[in-house]
Amino acid sequence: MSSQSEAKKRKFDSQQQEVYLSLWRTYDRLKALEDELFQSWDLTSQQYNVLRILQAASPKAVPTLQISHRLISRAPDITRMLDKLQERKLVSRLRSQEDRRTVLVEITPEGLELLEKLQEPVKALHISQLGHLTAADCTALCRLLQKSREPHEPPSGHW
Amino acid sequence: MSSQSEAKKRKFDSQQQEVYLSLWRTYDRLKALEDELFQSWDLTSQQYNVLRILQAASPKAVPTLQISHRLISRAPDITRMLDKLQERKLVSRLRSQEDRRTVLVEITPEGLELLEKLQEPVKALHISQLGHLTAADCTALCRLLQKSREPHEPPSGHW
DNA sequence: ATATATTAGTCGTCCAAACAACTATTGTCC
DNA sequence: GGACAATAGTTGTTTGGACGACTAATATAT
Repeated sequence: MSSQSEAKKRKFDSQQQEVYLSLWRTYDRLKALEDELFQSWDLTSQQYNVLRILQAASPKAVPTLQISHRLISRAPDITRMLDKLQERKLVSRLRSQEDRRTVLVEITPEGLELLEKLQEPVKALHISQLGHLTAADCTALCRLLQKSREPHEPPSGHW
Repeated sequence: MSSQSEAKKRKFDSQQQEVYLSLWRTYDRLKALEDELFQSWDLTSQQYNVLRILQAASPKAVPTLQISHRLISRAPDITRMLDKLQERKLVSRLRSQEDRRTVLVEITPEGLELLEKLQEPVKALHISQLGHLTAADCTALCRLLQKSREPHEPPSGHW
């Protein structure tokens, strides 16, 4: 117990906990704004991210599992997520010739079109979320967040 | 690829987006650690938070909806959550006399005991999550996070 | 060459969150 | 006092995520 000797009538057990709860709260508030936007387009934020990954790779196709590795948060059920995107014709799948185990995923023209339509609203979203921060704030915040998660990143992280 | 060279400016659409994705990623990594601990005690982090709220109020009981308002993130399905905690005898419920609509929730001795057993592991968790940050880092980070979410807080926020 | 391990992805099942409809009780206002 | 609205909480339903079992294809070892 290395807690400081004086009990400062703290509302948090530790400074670390305060940071974590603040992080949680902040993430939750900003995510709510994001969810609201994407919901009006019948997308989840993860689906949007998948489309963005495929857009970045386009016109190349991407193996299914590589998509989940590149997602911001841990791998959800990528198969069923792609099923839904495929139903809506936003992505297409085909088996690889070289390795017939892998399924290659590609964004369709419809998918690209949707992303294009989303471009402005998403930009506006980012402004409404965090547009009140200064450039210096953003830099400092990114640096501190990076430092916070750094020991917990998987070894071969792409971040 | 060569994207890395020009990625300096183009990896993210905007500085705001970079902050948000960094926030998401960091939250996700730290949450994974928390989930791991609580899972080994058959709790979710929201359940833990509910118990903490009731502990803080103890020996007073708290109306159901007040609990959900005080949670870090938006109100989940508080009724069914309390059902589960009640099944495990960690909380007890009773109808208020004054207003028979409200249900008062109270933490049980068993609940308090569980929290006590969790105290040390949770403290260790916080250290492992963010123990590598300096006190100045924590202060700066909290300030920036607070500033980030401030415009999005509900008017009568308790934070 | 065959057995075994590994990798890629899918499917089944369970549980929690989201959302809306509903009941019961209390407050308001004429 | 009776109609109506607001509040407190519960229940039904649908959906998405978590987790493990499973199939198919490829790599590896003997």
